[in-house]
Amino acid sequence: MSEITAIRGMNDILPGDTACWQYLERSIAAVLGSYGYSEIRLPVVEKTALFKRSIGEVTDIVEKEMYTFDDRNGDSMTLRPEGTAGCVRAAIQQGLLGTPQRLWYAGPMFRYERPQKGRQRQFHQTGVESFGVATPDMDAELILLCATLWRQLGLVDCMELQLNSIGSADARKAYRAALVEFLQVRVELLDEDSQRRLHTNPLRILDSKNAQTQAVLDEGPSLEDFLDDEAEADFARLCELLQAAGVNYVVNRRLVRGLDYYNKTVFEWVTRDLGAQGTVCAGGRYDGLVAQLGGRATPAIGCAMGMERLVLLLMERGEAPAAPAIDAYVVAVGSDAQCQALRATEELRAQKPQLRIVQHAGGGSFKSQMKKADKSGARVALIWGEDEVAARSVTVKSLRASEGERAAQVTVALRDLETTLCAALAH
RNA sequence: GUGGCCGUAGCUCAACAGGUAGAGCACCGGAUUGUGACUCCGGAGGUAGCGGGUUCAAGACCCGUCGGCCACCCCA
Repeated sequence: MSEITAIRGMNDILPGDTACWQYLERSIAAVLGSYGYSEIRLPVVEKTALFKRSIGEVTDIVEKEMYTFDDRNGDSMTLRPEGTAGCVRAAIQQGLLGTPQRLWYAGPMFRYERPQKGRQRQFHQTGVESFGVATPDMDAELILLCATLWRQLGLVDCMELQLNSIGSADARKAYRAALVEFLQVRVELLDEDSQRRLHTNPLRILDSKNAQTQAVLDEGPSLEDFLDDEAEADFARLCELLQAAGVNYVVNRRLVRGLDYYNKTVFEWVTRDLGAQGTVCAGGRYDGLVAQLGGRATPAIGCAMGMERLVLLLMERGEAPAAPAIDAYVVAVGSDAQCQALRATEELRAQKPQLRIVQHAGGGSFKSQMKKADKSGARVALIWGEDEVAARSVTVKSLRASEGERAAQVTVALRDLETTLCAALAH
């Protein structure tokens, strides 16, 4: 019988890695909290129409990357490929948009892509969305919040902030027309993928990795020249605010977004330390989306960070915390010893809940239990044997003593267990 | 969807002009009756991803298939 394995691109996150994940999640939640953002929890499955309407029908995500299926009722459902659509849907449906909202969410997203480094089919994003504020101080806040997070995680010096404004929908439409017109007479100079994109999503040609295509674009129209006055002024103000806050950035006039709903400010935090998938966090303004999904027109801006990519970065740069060590391992040989040890350990956990205490299970000789104690990585072994049971005492043995103080071991009365253990751990 | 590399014990990997597989780590047991790590001794564990083909003989060669990694693409 063949082994049942996980679905391709949907990975297990193993015990050795969860400490890093928890550290990352805690850090993010703390920073977001300090900026006054509230968590919102959203379904993993939404109606397919939500994503078609928000992300855009002709995007790669909607065309070939969504996990879409009919439920038992025959309605089309989709595992969320990103979080903004669901968050906007909830904000509208639950009537949250009467006042400005600062929200965040976290969880798995699903896209049917070919897995590679920093890219899987089930991946995790933490998203931040702000509703109801149209001015660029909000854009600055969002970016600043990210910068603070990178600083706390020790990742500032490997992150670069790329910034652009893609203007209003009208400006973009005009630019798009100009770009297509320019490129159409130079089709044969473009790489194959860009030729295809000329008909599907011409703006994406801007971030082609092909050198010759980039050379052709150098001669073409610039998005900057098509920006409406408001977008231009907002962008200038955003730059000003970022400078005032001491955030470094690079203006990249060819930075665009893969999803249709963005306008004005777009940004990406990228790193060179992750191989091809260097975008760690990306976002932008989407002032039209709420109305597009049936809500009252509400300006909004948001971004999402790729958790797997951040975890990879933390690990590669040695910023990932080690898994917490076991403090004490309880060795108990014999039936009576086990009873006494169990009781004392429970009491100890109640007194010192922050300690990580493993009670040996599975029987075995004294020697084998000691081996397990050592392998567990515990700093101290708490030993109950016949002698201890008879004397109502316990042996506290330090397992990580340095050469000079090895064999450090004391047998004390049960009532002194807590203080003796704490003293041993303080070493 | 396209391309490159890869698929041998739980893990990391060997070997050999094609002749029925090996190391290190991990695991289990022992080296004085209640003391781990270091050392020594012993043990268990693989129908070589799967399916075909070539051959007297294939883990090694060929084809297919599945899976992994990386890149393209896409994107967080």
